[in-house]
Amino acid sequence: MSRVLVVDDDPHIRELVRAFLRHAGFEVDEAANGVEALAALEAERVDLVIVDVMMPELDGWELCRRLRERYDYPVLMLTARGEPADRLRGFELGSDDYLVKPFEPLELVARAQALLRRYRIATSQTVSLGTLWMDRRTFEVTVGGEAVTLPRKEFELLFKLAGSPGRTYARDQLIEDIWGSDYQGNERTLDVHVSRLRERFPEEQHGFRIRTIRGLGYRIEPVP
Amino acid sequence: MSRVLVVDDDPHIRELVRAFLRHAGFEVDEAANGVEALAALEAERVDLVIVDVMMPELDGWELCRRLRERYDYPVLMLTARGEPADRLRGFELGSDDYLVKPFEPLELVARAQALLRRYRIATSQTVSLGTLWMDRRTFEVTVGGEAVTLPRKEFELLFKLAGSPGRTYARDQLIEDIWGSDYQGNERTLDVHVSRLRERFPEEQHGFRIRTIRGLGYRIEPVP
DNA sequence: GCGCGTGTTCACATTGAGTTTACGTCCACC
DNA sequence: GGTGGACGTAAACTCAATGTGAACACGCGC
Repeated sequence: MSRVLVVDDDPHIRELVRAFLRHAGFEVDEAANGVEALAALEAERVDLVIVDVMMPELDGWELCRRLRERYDYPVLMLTARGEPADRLRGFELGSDDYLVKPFEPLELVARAQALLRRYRIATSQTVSLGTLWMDRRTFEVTVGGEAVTLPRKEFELLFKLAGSPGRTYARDQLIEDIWGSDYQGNERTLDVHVSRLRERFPEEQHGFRIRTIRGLGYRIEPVP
Repeated sequence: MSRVLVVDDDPHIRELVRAFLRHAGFEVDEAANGVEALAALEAERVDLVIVDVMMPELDGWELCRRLRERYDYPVLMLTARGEPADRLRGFELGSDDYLVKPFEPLELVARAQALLRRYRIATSQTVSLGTLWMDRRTFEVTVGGEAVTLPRKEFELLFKLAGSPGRTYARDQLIEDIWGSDYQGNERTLDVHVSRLRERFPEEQHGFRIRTIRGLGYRIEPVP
């Protein structure tokens, strides 16, 4: 899932943009000005930034410039001013695209997708825990720097658990998520996969372990 | 130096665009229609394609679609029609940007530069892995210093895999990227090409191997 | 036409991920 | 310390996914 930060001082525009982006499957963060935006970027991973030019505090140009100093996110500028000189300024400051208000929301979505496609972060999803690192998009897994290959079910199970260390997942929940809600098979199957994961990743070596919560399910925990 | 192919049936527009791009330091190729464009792309390395939508022979939409089947160049569409529906169509077909005539030449230059900046970050035209080296622009391949020639499909497949060693590509993904999203053929075809690549490059000799990830697809890995 | 290179399809063999089975172990509760 | 349900796991099983040799299809240069 791609995460977009929308920076605009007008709440109505933010709402409009948010609605369309969400509908298109993006996760959306918001900021009302440049200062908030920088704070949000400190706190959260983001794949794309959409910036309004006219803002109080710290305007879009300046924000764009500062973003470039520090990050490598693609930036889409959004503004009421459509003069060629303004457009050029945006590009010079390092923005990747430029859209003039009033804009067609679907065009904004399309441009956002095009940027992300180029940028190749469109669907990257990773988790890490202890020495474990997993990427759901590429099915890459490394433990302690070593690449390993996991069978699909084991991958899905471990990815699920490792995504929320400390959280207990009910057996039913895991089965539903990994095998689908219409699973008719044996109860023991889940145990077998857990067992194989434990065998594959002895807890002493990798900084995590899968714990059984009797009567409930499983959780993954870091182990010091 | 970046090379841009400008595809437009209007010589005046081509001249205008060429002048500005050259001034900005690009090398410029020209084509008057889609057919010429495809021929030019066969013959020459190109970094960016600027396409007019309205052209005789083979129009911009169709050209864009065909480009996407085969290459991974960024594409900037150029047209007199500015309706949102048209813009969206361009993006769906895989274009990366869209500019409406009449346009400000300097904005075209700026957008071209922005696309190339992203493109450079995101992609590379050559890959190497173990003793393998491949150049997508010229279709050159060498293993252990020896030049070899690969059939097109095998080249595309190997290039794709070798571009991200360790990453598992889903069968669907590979088929879509290499055969196009409307592939109707046999499932086994992909396997056959993988099989032929394995036969051609025995893993003991070349420092890489193609691994099957059952239920998912394939990945290429270095082998020590 | 003929040979050659490439891509596709087919038929059959092989494999290994996922599941089930069977039985052992653990833990809570009485 | 006995009992029953919940869980662990080695081993057997199963079948869809894959590997591959061979045949076929197509275009191209001679």
